[in-house]
Amino acid sequence: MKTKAQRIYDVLAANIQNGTYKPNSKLPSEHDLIAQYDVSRGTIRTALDMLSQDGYIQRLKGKGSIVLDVAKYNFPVTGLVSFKEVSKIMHGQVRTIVNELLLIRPDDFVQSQLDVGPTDDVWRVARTREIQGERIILDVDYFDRKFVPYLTKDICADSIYEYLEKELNLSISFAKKEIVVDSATDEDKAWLDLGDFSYVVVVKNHVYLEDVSLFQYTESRHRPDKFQFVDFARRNYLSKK
Amino acid sequence: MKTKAQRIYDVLAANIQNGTYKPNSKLPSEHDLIAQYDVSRGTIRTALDMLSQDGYIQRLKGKGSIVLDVAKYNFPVTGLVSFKEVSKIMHGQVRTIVNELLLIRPDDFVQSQLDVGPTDDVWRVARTREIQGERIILDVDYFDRKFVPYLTKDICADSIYEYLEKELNLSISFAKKEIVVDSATDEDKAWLDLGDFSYVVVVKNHVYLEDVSLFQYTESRHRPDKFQFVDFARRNYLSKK
DNA sequence: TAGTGGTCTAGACCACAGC
DNA sequence: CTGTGGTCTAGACCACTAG
Repeated sequence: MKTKAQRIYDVLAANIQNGTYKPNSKLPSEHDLIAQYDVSRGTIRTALDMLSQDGYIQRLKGKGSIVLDVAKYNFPVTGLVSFKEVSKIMHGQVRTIVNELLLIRPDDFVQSQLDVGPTDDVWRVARTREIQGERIILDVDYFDRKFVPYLTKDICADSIYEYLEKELNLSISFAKKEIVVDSATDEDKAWLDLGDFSYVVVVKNHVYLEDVSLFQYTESRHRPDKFQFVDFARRNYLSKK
Repeated sequence: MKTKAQRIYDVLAANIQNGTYKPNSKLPSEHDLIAQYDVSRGTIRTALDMLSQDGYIQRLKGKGSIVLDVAKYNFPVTGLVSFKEVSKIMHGQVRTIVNELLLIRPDDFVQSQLDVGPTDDVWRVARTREIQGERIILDVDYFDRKFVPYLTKDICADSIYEYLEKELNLSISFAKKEIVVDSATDEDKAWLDLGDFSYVVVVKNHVYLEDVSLFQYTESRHRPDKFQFVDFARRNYLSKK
């Protein structure tokens, strides 16, 4: 069950993306939207706040809400978005190859990254992402078996996240993302078309559930020439000191 | 003039960072905070929403607000934070060298990035960031002179952002950030201690003011071994389809 | 002056957690 | 059952924009 605010967000976001509301034009005023959707001002403002946070609009005191040029920001590649969701947007030839699916006893590195003990079971999944015929990304995932008891190659080939959220009802809440550059490992060289590149861009992700338990650690290893990370950032409260 | 919610945010954030509220413990309930700060529930909730957005707490229905381990996320390196703010956190030897400060006529590239015409004046600032004696980052900034009429080497050596916000009263609102890997240019080689590296990590930033005008384009070029980008991301509305 | 968004209040009903 | 956070409402006052 979605909230009223989320439904209004969905409608307005869709109308911005399909051009019903054009960039640099104004959205209807809060007063108008209240009448249009027959809700209170608080609800409308919640929806508008979400649109602002996601880079759809800019709100201006005394003026109104201006529609931003969504195309310019070619997001969402930011936030927490799974490869399957991204591939829809890219609407190009993308393919996932499951290289490896193992249940392992974690070494020191995995223990520290996943916050598990040496006797806990951990899934290790290695997948190659092929884009337009080239193997560009190597995703290595570690899942705490406490949260994911069962996993198959078929699930990995499709979308692990969909399985986790829809089948296991795990609710992903937030993640800490880190981007660094690293030398290519033998695994990288084996499963990626690296050509002359001797290094990769690594996106490390620690993913947490709603109850704050850490359940996944992922390394997404990219061929550098194809790597791109796009982010829409509002000046946040931290810097408003 | 700060809002009540922002002041409450500041107090709670400070108390989380200094350990008054410990990781994995609970914040006082909304009811308690209402009594403590003598405000309405909406105001308290606004402050708690901001804390959640910035990764300080996790809110759990029926339970309360849990304090997250801020140290684990070693932010803020995310969002829009200037180098001066970052250097405070790094509390290491950091130094800024102003290589170049020029008023130029923009070429095609700068025209497209800054959305200006060929006869508009544009500032070009090139600065090297030295960390622990090594020249690690090359920042190249382009400012539309419409917004920044006057600029000196002294201002660039200190903090351009402080000057823009406090002196010129420009209010930065949001940015589009893009991270890619690029071959090192002659300028990179001249002004950075690249050693054997033949490539750099480039953070491109388009910065917008509150009235949605684009006023700055920046390339921050990093030596790859020292590059790190950390982000705290909540699963956002876009992916909640 | 009229219209806009920004903030704050007071109260209501709900779903969920835990005893 | 009580206490918690999640959502929604109705109304108020303010600051800013623009004619």
